[in-house]
This record gives sequence, C-alpha cells and structure tokens, in this order.
Amino acid sequence: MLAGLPIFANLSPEYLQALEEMAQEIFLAKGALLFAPGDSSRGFFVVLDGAVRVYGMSSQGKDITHEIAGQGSAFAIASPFAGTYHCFAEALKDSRLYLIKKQEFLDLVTGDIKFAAEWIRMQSRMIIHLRRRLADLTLKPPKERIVNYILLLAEMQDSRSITLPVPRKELATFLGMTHETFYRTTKELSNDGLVRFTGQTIDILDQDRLAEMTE
Amino acid sequence: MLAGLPIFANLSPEYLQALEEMAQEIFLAKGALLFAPGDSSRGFFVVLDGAVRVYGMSSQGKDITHEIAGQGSAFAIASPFAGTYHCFAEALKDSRLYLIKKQEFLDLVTGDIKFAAEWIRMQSRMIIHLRRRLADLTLKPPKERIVNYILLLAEMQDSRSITLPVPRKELATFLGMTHETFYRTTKELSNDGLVRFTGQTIDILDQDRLAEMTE
DNA sequence: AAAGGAGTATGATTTGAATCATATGAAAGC
DNA sequence: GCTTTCATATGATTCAAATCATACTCCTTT
Repeated sequence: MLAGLPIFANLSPEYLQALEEMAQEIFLAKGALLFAPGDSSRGFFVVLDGAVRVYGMSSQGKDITHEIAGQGSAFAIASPFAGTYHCFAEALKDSRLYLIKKQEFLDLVTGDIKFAAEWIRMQSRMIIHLRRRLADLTLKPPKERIVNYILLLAEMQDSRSITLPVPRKELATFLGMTHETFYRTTKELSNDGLVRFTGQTIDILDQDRLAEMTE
Repeated sequence: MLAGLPIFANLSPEYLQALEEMAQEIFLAKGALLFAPGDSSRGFFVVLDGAVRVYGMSSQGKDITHEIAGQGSAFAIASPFAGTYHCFAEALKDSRLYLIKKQEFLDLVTGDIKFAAEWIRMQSRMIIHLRRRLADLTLKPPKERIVNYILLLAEMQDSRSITLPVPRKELATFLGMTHETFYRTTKELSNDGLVRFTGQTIDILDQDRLAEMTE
C-alpha cells in the first residue's frame, strides 16, 4: 500500500513493510475533524483514499492551509516527536487513511540507522521546502504564487493537463489569498490564453510565457 | 565552544566533541556574503561571535530574513543533505564562525543512531516552528507579529529587558514588513506604555497587556 | 569642527488585495 | 424533479500597509 508514495520514494521495501505493519486503517467522513492543536499525537498519517486539509488558524478566524494531502501524501509526520499536533486536520472528502502509530514508529526510527538517515534526508527536504514557501507567500504577489503553483503541479504530475484532488476553491487559502482574488486572477490568466480551467482540471496552454512570469 | 548552545542542548558531550573536531574556524567581515543560492554546500555554520543574516529574495528585490543568527546560533543546517545552499547569508557585523564540514558531518549523522535520533528531534522542532512562523506571517497583522516576537525573545532570554543582537531595523524584514511600518508600530506600543525602546534594548513594561494582544 | 552615514522617525499618497454584496451554474440530497 | 447547497464568478467599496519623501539624531571618520 505504501510502495510508490513520493514521500517514501527513497525507502527500501523492508522499511515499507515495517511501516505497514504498524499502520492502523482509519475512515473519516467528509467534514470530520481528525485532530486539533494540542491533541496528543497518535502518530502520523498517510492518505490511502480521499483528501485531508491540514491548516492553521488565527485568532480572527482566518486560516492558512498548510497542506492538502491527497491520495498518497503523508501528513503530521513531525508530530510523533513533538508529542502533540499543532494544526487542524479535516477531511475534505470521505477518506481512508493509515495511522502510523507513534510509539512503534519512534522505536523504528530511533533503532535503525539506515531508516533514521533516510528520515533526516526527508526532513531536510521538507525544511527547505517550507523556507521557500515562506518566502513565496511573503514576497510574491498572488498572480505569481498561482503561476508558481500551477507549474509546480505540472512538474510533479509531469503533464500539461493537471487534475486537482479538490475543488479550486481550496487552493486559495493554500496560496495565502481569498477565493475572490484567486478566481479573479485565474480568470485573468485564462483570458490571456495561458491556461484553461475546466472543473477540477487545469490545462497549460503556454508554458513558456507562464515560466517567464516567475523568472 | 559548542557546549551550552541551545540548538545542541540535547546532545551529549561526546557528540559536541565530535562536532568540534570537524569544525573549521571562519572569519567574516561586516557586509561579506557567506553564500548565495546555488552554491554547493560546504557544511553548516555556528556563530561563535558576531551576527549573520540568512535571507531569501524575490525577483523584485524584496527580501525576507529567515534567521538572524546571533552568537550561539546555527544556520544552514539542512544544507549538507540538500547539497547546495538555498538562501543568501551575509555578515551583519565582523563575525567568527565554525563551519561544520559537510562530509564529516554526514558521516557522523548517518553512522551513529543516537546522534541521528537527536538530529531528527531537532529537525522536527524546526519544522513545527517553520509552520507556525508561516501561519503568523500570513495571518497576523504587523502589530501582533511584533508583540509575539518581543514576548518570544523575553521568554528565551528569561528577562523583561531584552538586548537585541542587531539594530532594530533588521527586525522588520524578519517580521515580514517594511522598516517604516515597524518603527510606526513600535512607537504605538511605546506610546501605549507597553514597552520602552532604548537603542538595541527593549524593556517590557506591561507583559500582561502584551500577552492579551496575542491571545 | 565639519562631513558623512547609519539608524530612527513621521508625514503624505498610492495601491493591491480584503471585504462586502450578489449572481449564476452545477451537483447533490430528498 | 425540485430544492438546497456548494462552487464559480464579478462588481463596488474599503482599508491597511507599501511606497515615496523628508528630517532628525547619533556616531564615526576626517
């Protein structure tokens, strides 16, 4: 089940096997809250089916989406070490997850040097990615953030035609803007003949010009 | 030299010893650029004396400070795994650093399970911290970000009177705002009798009311 | 003593994106 | 098949913070 997931790409089969053995299957109905800040960690999660939104919230009720974890993504992977969860996680659809249980996972990672080394590499990538995202959200205007994101998706899916795991609306808070701004800006891109939006599909019409916009 | 640094707080003396042995002393003049995005990693750094600013830059020349690494801070710690640096680093003062050399460090971390486990814990804390910072910069207004930061410093230094390692000006881009906004807002706080600024010193006059402002 | 520069400070103006308000289309539930 | 809800869409208005402009105060340097 875990084989082929990007996050575990560099993990050898024996470890996938070990992780699988400590996994517990969990079902979540659409809209269900999986955890909230302060809840003590039961472990981290892998999405087998469906989609989960991981997000933080400010005092004024505004929210930022940290991750939209679709099929094959893991989330809350730092929580076993922290002891508690620090965000909200909520199912965007009916979902099926693996819970990789905290203690078993900690035993594995602190007991096996090869596994630990892989985990460190993965965390390093994550840290660099977070730094980059931080800079983007703080410095770049909405339009560039959207273009960035589309190009990133295209690269990851290796295709000009991208299928979103969730309605477009959900992307707005991930990209740090309101849905109004998101719709307006995507409309612009579409008017300029750069992309086409059809339901939850994005077609890239002019990759070169898009790439220019982000340097 | 490395003993007592917060980042290595949980590391036992033998590892500090090992790190120290793979360290190379480096001197930087004020204003000198230590590395830029794309440079291949020589390792990570520890500030023995002085201050280094780690920052990212957008195409339009705007910048965000990721870290102001003062005495005792480490930075670029994920770079040995990434292979290259992903930010700029520049000395804010004449500085003395340790370079913890890449290959030696990688050998240690991938060869010793106890060290690896500690490193994973440290990275986990860093990931959670970055998430939190991301949410704060995206969701909270400038005033709250400043108050947050002052309270954080006070907690870290365990004192009502905080000494900054750098001029106040430098804090603005760390908190994701212009220096004009920073000065204006701090003036407000000072007019309201919450804090007092004297050169590079901040005195907290009313901790309770400050704490209220951030919930 | 004068000159330059960095840090601190404030006023005036602009602007980009949030907010508020509504409307249409599409899909899901009854 | 009808109603309700959710996603998409767009106009009007507001507002907070960036930008632009200027000045003052220390400190160094000469």
